[in-house]
Amino acid sequence: MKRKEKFESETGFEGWGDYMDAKIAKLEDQFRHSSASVGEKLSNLFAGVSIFVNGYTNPSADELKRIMMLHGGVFHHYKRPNTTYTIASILPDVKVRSITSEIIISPRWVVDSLQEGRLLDYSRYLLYTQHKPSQPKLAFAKVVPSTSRATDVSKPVPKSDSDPNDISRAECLNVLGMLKHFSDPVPEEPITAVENGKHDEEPKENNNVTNSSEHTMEVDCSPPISNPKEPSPLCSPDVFSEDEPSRPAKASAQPTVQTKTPTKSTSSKQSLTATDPNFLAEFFNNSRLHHIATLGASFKQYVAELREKPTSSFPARETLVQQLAGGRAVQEDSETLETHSGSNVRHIMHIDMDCFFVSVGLRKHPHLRGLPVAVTHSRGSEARVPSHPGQNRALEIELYQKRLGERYKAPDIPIESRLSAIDEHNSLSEIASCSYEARRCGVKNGMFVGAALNLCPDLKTIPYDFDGYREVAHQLYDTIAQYTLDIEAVSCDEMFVDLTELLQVTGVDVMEFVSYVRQQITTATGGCACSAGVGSNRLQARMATKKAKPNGQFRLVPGAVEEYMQPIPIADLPGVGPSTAYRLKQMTYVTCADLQSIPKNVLQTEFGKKFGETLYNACRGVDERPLVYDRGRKSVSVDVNYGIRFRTAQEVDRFMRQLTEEIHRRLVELRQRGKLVTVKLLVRSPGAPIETAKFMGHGLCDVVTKSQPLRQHTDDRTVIETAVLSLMRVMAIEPCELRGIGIQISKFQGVKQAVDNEAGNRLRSMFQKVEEKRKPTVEHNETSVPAKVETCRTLFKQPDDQQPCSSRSCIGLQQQAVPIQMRESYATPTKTAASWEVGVSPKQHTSPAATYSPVRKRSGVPKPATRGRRGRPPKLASVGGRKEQTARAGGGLRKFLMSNETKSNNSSVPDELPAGLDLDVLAALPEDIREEAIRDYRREQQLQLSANKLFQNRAETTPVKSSPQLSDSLREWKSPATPQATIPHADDQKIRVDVKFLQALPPELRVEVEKQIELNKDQMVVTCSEPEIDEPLLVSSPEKSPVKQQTPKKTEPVPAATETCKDPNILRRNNWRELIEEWIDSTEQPYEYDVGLLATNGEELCEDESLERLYIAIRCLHRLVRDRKQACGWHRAYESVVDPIQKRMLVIYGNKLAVPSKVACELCNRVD
DNA sequence: ATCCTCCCCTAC
DNA sequence: TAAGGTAGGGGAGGAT
Ligand SMILES: Nc1ccn([C@H]2C[C@H](O)[C@@H](COP(=O)(O)OP(=O)(O)OP(=O)(O)O)O2)c(=O)n1
Ligand SMILES: [Mg+2]
Ligand SMILES: [Mg+2]
Repeated sequence: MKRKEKFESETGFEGWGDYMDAKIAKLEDQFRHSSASVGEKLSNLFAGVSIFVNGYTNPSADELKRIMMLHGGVFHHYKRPNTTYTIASILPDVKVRSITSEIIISPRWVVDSLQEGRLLDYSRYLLYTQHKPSQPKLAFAKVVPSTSRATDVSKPVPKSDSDPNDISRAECLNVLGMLKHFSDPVPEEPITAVENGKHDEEPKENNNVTNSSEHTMEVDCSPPISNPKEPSPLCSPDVFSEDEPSRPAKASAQPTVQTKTPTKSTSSKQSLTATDPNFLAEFFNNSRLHHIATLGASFKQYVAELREKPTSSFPARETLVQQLAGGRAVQEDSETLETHSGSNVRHIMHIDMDCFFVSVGLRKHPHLRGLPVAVTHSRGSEARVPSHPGQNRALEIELYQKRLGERYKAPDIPIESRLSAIDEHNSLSEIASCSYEARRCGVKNGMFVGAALNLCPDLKTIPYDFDGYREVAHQLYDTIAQYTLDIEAVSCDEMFVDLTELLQVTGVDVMEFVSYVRQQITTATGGCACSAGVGSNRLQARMATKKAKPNGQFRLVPGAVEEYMQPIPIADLPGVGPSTAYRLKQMTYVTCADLQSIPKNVLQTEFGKKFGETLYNACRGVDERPLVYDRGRKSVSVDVNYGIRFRTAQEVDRFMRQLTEEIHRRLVELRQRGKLVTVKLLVRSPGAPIETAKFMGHGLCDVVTKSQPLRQHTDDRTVIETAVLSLMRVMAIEPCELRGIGIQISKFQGVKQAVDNEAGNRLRSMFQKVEEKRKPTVEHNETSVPAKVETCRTLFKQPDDQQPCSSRSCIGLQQQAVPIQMRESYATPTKTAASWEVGVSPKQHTSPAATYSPVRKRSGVPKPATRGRRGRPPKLASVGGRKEQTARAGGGLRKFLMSNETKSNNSSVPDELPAGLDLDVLAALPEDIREEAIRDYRREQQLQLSANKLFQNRAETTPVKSSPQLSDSLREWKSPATPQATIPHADDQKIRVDVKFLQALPPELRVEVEKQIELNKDQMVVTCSEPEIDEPLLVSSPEKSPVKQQTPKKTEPVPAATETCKDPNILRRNNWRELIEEWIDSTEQPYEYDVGLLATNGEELCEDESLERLYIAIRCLHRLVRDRKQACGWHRAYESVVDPIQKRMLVIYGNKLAVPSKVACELCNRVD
């Protein structure tokens, strides 16, 4: 069914895995767009058919919904008894077991039927065969209520560990998640204390929902009596629309209610790693973080849509007034007076579900109420899990600790006690949410099951219920939305609500409303408790909620705020995470009172202008930020940092395409176009175990990001894909070292970036002062260069814990025994990293593009500042950088001109040195080392992409045409890593375009070229120069190409200075040197057009009087070309470049540049 | 002063 | 075994 029909265009897009053909995607787009405008129907194809989409699918639920709507079908937001088909990619096998009547089919059925124009037999699309005996095992017991091993660690475990020094870090740094749950700087208040204090300042709580017990609404049955459902404005056209008046929702009501365990695939075995075609779908279906992120985003959108509706009346308010304000229609008491008196004091409510996942889960596991419960993938309460081979938890933890210590300059950060689960049989599955009973033992959200069981051996686990979360969240939002739409969605279980208008209009008392609405929520959700806080700004509201939990409410009265804040631990402030808390703690600041005593400018000096001010305000309960009801999106991204295990570049490539497809889908769904593509990779840290402690996790990683600006905003999948693939090529990470991959698209059309308004945002000088104090080893004085070199050398040979070093390299350094090999293990086999690191001055990192290389200069550089400060880790700025030097040298133009017999190339011409080398450092080095350093540096400068820039440039001036001339150039101009030969093809009448070439093109240009080729496909054909494939490929199906992203390169490519690709004159770009180097390295023989282009660019510099740059560039060119012995084509090219430039020089200045007019080469002469 | 890139931090 | 996503705020430091 991959015949393309009805919709013209491309050919040969083959699907891979379960993924949709690109062609079909396009088709989808059309529907999407056409439907966007009106709800008109295109056909009745799906008349009588209703579908429910379960979990992640491709096409997405949203797309399927549109298709159904446009073609006469019905989309069910929740599964109903009369739902015709359930659509899923991955099937929870619990379902298979429990549902007999349900027909579960692949989303492809919809797409294919649409294509065929008729309803296809669904039997071929069944995700499972009902009667297959082998199928889904009923094996595991449902909830595993069971037998906890109460025996072993018997301790009830009193409160959490109280290692005040614990700190934690998120992300990849957080190897075992150990420090994720850093302890509070101040002992937590016993939860029990909260219970009756809940309504402290709100004695008049006449609310129905008392805070006293969580069991209050545990009546998990009996459908909501006064279900607030169906508020008028609630039917959104889009995501949530769907009538759906009745909500079964009762676990008891649906006997078969699947425990909806999003686990395990069905038809086939599980997808363990990203190489599995079904991995992405399966991963997303099981990823709680994916679900909450996605859900959160959709509720933000939901609110925005509700607000956009013209008709926003709130009939429910009348009932509210009747029930609450019955006695006092007119409010006169002082409380409400402040509301009425037009003072600008607002009533902000923050409301958040209590242990959300648990509350939802308990609806189906009512017997566990009142017990310590956690939601996790880990089945069974047994602590022991099989230990997979190769993991080394102790090592991972040790490395992690080391890194933390380096980052925070605190060698002795203790291991978090709670993390003690070093035992390789302790489960590292994360707890998404735990009940308050469990929290009493010290268990926290995000903690590992193993660690939690240590704290709370009786902990019961229940599985995820992602459908339930969506459902309950929906009920939460709908309930609130009955009363006001002044809602800022925070996440699926949480929002801010500005009650000011509501209270004003209804005259209802704040806290009465809060209890009323909380009760409604609890009822509507079938017994899920929530807590709410009220204050005059969002911060206060949040703090009040914290106080109110669980199942309570609290109001922070304006007058008492500052005082109220004082005993609050700083770490409890929103925006203060583990890193900030740790740093403050190191400064002896723990409570808000402590913080209140610090002058604002001190905080700003230490934490940055903005964040310093935020802290200053926050500890006083001050928060100026208004609620934002609809903040537009600024970026989209897709990340997978789990299950990433590749062996070959092809596998990587393939996965990247899947990710690209996914992000493209999301981008289109947003109806946005982006201008910046960023790829983020997690790379196994040197020394970290290959097998991570967490099964299929990412372990200790280094992060590499690189972005590619596009020339214009795009939502074109091929453009994105090309950018992504080229970024991958540039980063050139060994496939087997990858542990995580992410793609982000940003710089949306019409979205302006935030701009620093005030000057003086930079506090650099202050920081530098601080930092200088902190690192006595580092010299900032040029005169100390030799000493510096010595220091570096010593550092490398004999690592010293005292030595500052960058976190990235530290591990490498510590692995003293095998430092070089370790580091070379990436992509720099021959590199003598040592000499580099020895010889290079820190300040060298001129290239902002210098992104990642474990061996890179950045690595060996003594590390400057303490990490933990936000922002990029400061580089060491050695005084008198290259920039100044060249600037100085450029003082007099005359010096570049031909005197009479100049042209001595031999003198140590500083100008020939690559930018970024510290001349003084080099000068201080022995000759051989210097050579080596320069060579290494140059090698790093070899940029895969850069040569493309030459083309990009051309595209601006010369639209691509399918002329023979062009094709010649295409053939000639090889992508860097491409082997020489072009494979001959049967169809040799046609002009051949190597796929590799296409891939190397900048995205927009590539698309242009492809279009042209497509238009002229009679004369042109795309070929692939890879040995294993020699059949012609159709132009429009680059995806089909099995071409590797690149042959493993010897040299370590330096990330392109892709950021500077605007100037059409490449010589004016910052990365001109890289461009030229790459260009020269990329091929045996330059393309004439490029030569001419360069000459023209050079002439332009003449006219601009940019003689300094021109001079350096030509010397550089000469050197590079000269080094390409035998490559006489290049030698001649040099002449072709220099000659016209010199002519122009004579015309303009009456003199020539002091550069060689040709390359001395015997071979050239002979050939001549 | 402003932009850009890469990075860090936080939240759910 | 395990499912470590996603978006936004913001800082450092280089280029212009
Ligand atoms: N590390 C985390 C934190 C949260 N969540 C999910 C599960 C939570 O139930 C939900 C909401 O997060 P909250 O911070 O609101 O935490 P809870 O609702 O679980 O508890 P609380 O009562 O403190 O709000 O997000 C998660 O998966 N992993
Ligand atoms: Mg919550
Ligand atoms: Mg929450």
